[in-house]
Amino acid sequence: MKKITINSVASYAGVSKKTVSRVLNNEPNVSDVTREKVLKAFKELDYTPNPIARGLARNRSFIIACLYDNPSKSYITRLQSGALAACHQHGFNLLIHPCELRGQALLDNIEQLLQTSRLDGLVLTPPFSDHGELVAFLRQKKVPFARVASVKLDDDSVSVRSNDEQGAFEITELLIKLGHKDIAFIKGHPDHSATEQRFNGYRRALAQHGIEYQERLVEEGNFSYHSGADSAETILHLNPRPTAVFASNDYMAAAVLKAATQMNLKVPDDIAIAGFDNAPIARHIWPGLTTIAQPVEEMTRLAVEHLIEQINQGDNGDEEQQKEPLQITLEAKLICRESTAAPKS
Amino acid sequence: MKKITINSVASYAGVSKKTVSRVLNNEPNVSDVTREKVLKAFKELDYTPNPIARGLARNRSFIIACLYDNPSKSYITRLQSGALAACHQHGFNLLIHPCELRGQALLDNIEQLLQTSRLDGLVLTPPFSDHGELVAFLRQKKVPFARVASVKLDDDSVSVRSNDEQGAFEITELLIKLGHKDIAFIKGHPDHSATEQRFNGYRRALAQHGIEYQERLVEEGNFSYHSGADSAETILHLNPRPTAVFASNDYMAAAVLKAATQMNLKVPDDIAIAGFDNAPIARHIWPGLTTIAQPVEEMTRLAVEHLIEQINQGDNGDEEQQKEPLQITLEAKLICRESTAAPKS
DNA sequence: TCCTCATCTGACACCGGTGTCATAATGTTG
DNA sequence: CAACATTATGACACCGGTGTCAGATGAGGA
Repeated sequence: MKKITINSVASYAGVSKKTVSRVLNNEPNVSDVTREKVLKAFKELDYTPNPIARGLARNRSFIIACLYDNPSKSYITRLQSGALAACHQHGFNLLIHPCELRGQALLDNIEQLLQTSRLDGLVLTPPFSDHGELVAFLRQKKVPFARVASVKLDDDSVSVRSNDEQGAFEITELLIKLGHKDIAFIKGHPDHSATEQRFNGYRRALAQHGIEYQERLVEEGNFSYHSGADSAETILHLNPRPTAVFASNDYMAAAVLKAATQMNLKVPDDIAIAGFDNAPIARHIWPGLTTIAQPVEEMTRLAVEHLIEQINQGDNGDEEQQKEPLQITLEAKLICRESTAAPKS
Repeated sequence: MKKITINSVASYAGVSKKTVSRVLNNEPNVSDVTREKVLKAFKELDYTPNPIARGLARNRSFIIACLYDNPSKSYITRLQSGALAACHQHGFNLLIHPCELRGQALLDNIEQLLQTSRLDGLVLTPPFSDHGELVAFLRQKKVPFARVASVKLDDDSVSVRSNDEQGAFEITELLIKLGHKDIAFIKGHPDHSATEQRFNGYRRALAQHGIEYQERLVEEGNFSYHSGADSAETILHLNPRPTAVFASNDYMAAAVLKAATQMNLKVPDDIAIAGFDNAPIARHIWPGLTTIAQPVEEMTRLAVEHLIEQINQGDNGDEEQQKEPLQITLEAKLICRESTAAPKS
């Protein structure tokens, strides 16, 4: 079995390899008969262009990387699956780049990644989506990038998010409408912009329903199960104990649930619990967690889609055909399960 | 900022680009002074070779792909993280390729992957590790590959596994020693070779302790939470009800736990539950699951390590310097949590 | 001293595509 | 029908490295 190159195709079709290249890239100025001949040759020889050679000639790698640092495995795989979908559709490959670094070390690490992989672009996911230095660095290096779940909108890069503030508002409002007044809140990791968003939604719901905000009911977490367990320890021993807990993600909520169960508190009767993200664990535990579902795959897919568009257009020397700042916001959806109910009293 | 190519380095160091190339690749026949000059140029110009050009010239992509189809997100991320570690260390990039296809469609899909990505090699993870047709296909195409958690050892490819049979044996034995005699078992997905292994371990433990195997206590699952819930439904309504359930993975075990709790059965007093894999959920639920921990990252890391070795040596025309079939088995470890105890009786 | 052999080095083709430009073929206009 | 614009095509250099091979250099032996 011989290797089929553009030269084989060219001689088989009786044209020059440049003409074959034209057909490959849908360039204009190819007559219909010639195009047909070439396409026929493609079919009959079962030709696939070599992406490496292509990449060399056009200084492209057809690779984009997805940068993340998230404790939730399910979130990561959902990100990946959305990104992959968009990549495959456009003939790109996806590189995954988990990264725990911060500060200068992060920039160095990314610089090295760019150097060695010759990426065409980068997808930033939380907490990197709103990492000011990183964004500035990439812009300066003129590396195309798109951001997932970012909040700040200070530039011309693409950003796809879901409405965390609104989601948090709705779930808090649900608790309020069930009759809860003392609703504890566990914050997420301070590096993630979602943390502030969710907190804002919580406070807006309280305010809107005339419930006073109580600082004593708010704990600092970091999205990890462990931090949820620590916060639960504090919250569940408050006196008076709140009748509901809203944790900024499902892992922390699950930790609260476990702690409550260990203390022989009945959920939701003794204490209602709500989470955020609709992670698998939310329905794997008993009682199932009331939570907010975000379209993570879709967010990432859209982000990558726009990233690729940006890459491809930057390719035509059309020099900075400035697109207006693009921010897309998708809907988050409230999912009610068994962990929430009216307070007992 | 100019682009630094091998030509820049060559003229800066006052040598030919071929000599620079020699230094890059640690080829022999470069005098020490020359080598020093070139290395100095590398430093001062901050040169990084272009992997794409390299790939074109050597017909290599420095990319390997990880093939998987697994319902457990945490398993997937662990696989990835082990694979990434090995890749980075050797200057390779990792492509992830989730794939749900089977039969001819699978082979077509892989063929296309090979065509379009020009991979250097493939890591097969369950359930593909023991997929006979796929393995044969890859061997025929002479695509280097390594297998993770495979059982069959019928060829010369590398395979890294952990001892599932032994793990299942130990956990079953634990239940037996606690006093359980009626121990239900939930099988995994039939495509995964681990399924049979774990079942074998279960039976061996029963046999070794003189407990009769009861077919009525065995349910077919497929590793998904949902299948665990279905099996639990059946098992928990058996009469007489078994005093323990050993599920082939933690998701199914979690489903049993949830079902038992909903039925107001106390775990572990009314029914003991054991899982397998030590997935995060095993410690996120209450009571925590007794389970078996496998070194998934390490397994994948080793597999990729050997794969890269194989790729690099196939590169020197040393033509099939046959290495003996290599199978590495790592230890699985029993982890006791609260979900197992002696039967109440 | 001359020849041989091993070591070092560079010229040049090549990997498989794409960009530039010149030229041939065709169409349009006055 | 001449003069020019437009479309179609191929020759050739180029992307940034590596492989081949021939030539230069220096050490060791006759």
